[in-house]
Amino acid sequence: MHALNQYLAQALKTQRQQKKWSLDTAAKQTGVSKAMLGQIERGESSPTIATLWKIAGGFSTSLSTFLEPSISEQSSLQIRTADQLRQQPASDNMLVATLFPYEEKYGFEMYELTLLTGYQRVSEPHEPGVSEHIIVISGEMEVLVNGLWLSLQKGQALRFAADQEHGYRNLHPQTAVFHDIIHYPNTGN
Amino acid sequence: MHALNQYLAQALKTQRQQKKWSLDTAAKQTGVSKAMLGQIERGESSPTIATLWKIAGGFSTSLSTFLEPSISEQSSLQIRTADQLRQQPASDNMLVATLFPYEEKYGFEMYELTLLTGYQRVSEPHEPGVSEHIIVISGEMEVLVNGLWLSLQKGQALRFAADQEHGYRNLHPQTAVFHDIIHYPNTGN
DNA sequence: AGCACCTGTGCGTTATAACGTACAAATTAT
DNA sequence: ATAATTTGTACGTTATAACGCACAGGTGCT
Repeated sequence: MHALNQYLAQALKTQRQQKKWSLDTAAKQTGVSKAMLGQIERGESSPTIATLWKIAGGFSTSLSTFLEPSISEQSSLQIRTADQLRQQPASDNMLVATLFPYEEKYGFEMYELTLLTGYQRVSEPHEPGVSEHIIVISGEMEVLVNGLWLSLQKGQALRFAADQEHGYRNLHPQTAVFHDIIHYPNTGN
Repeated sequence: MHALNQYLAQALKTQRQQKKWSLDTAAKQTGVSKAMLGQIERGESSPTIATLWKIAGGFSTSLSTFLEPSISEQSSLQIRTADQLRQQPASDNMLVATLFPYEEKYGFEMYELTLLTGYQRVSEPHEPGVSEHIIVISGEMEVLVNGLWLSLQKGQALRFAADQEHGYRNLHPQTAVFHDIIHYPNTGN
C-alpha cells in the first residue's frame, strides 16, 4: 500500500475520532459515501483530489491536514555559543551555527547563517507547511520568495512559506549574517 | 469544472513550462502517462492523491505546489524593520521592537530588546509551560534563571523555562541587544 | 525539398475510484 | 429481556481515472 495512502488513512481516522463522528455522519457532512470513507481509512483506495477536497470541506479543515507527513525530546540549561558552533559545511561561501536544534516541543529550529560575498543558493522546497523567519543581524542580503528576490538589511525580518522554492544570496562586498528560524507545522506542545 | 482542478491544471502547466519539459519528458520524469498529464492540464480529470504524489516527486516539489493556496498560505510578505518597530515602553533603560508578534500558528512571538547601561528587571513567572530563547546580538548581559545570574555575551544563546521567576540586567558600560523568542505551549500549527 | 522526430490531443481499453445496498455485529432504547 | 437503531464491511454496479497507441501538425536536420 502506498505510504501516502497510509498517512491519509490514519489522518482521516484521527480527524473522525476527534469529532466523534461515525462513518455515516462523516459521509453526510462530506458528501462522500460511507463505503468510500471506509476504504480510505483502511488504505484500500487513493481518492482523487476532488474527493479529498470534499472530505476536507466536510471536516472544516485544510487539505494539508490529510497530506502532512508526521514529525525527540531533550532539555537542559545550556549556553550555546555561536563562535563555537559555527561550521562551514561545504566549500561554499557560507558558515552555519545551530543556535537551537529542532525539538518537537517547540516546533522549530534556529540557525545563524553567515553568507560570504558571492554566496548564492536556491533551496528545494521543504515539506508542506514549513515556514522560515529570517532576521538579518549584520550586512545586507537577498531572499528569493515567490520567484522574487527581496533585499533585507540589518535589523530587518521576514517570514515566508518555505514549502516552495526559496533562496539566499549575498552579492554585496560585506559579509551578511542572519538568523533563520525554521518552523514545522503540527508540532509544538 | 471543479475550481480545484482548474488551479491544479494551471499549476502543473506552469511547473512544466518553468522546467521547459514537454509532456513526454514530464511523463518520463513522473511516471504518469503523457495522456493523463495532458488531461490534468486541460482540467479534464481529477487525479488521485497517489498520482499527484508521483507528479510532485517527478517535479521535485511538494504537493502544496499543485493545490489551492487556501492551504494556510502566507497572506502577505511583509518586511519588518527593527529600527521602525523599536519603542521605549516606559521610562526604563530598555527599548523593545516586536519582530514577530504572537501567532497561534507558530506558537511564539519574537522581540528585539535593547538594555541600556544599568537596566535591571526581574519578571513574574509566565504561565506554565512558557519558555524563552535568548540570543545576544551585541554587548553583554546577564539573565536570571533558577536563582542564578548567568552571563551571556554576543553570539551566545540560551533557552530556559519562563514559568519561573527570571530576569535581565545590563551592568556593563555598553548597551546590550538581544532577541527573545517566547514560546507558548499547546499552540502552534 | 523530403525525412525523421517531437508535441499535444483523441480514442478505445483496462484498472480502480466511488457509489448504493445488504448484512452481521454492536449499541441503544423500551 | 426484546426490539430498534447504528456501525463498519463486503460486494456488485457505475463512473471515471489512467493507460497505450494512433495521428495531425510542428520542428529540426540533411
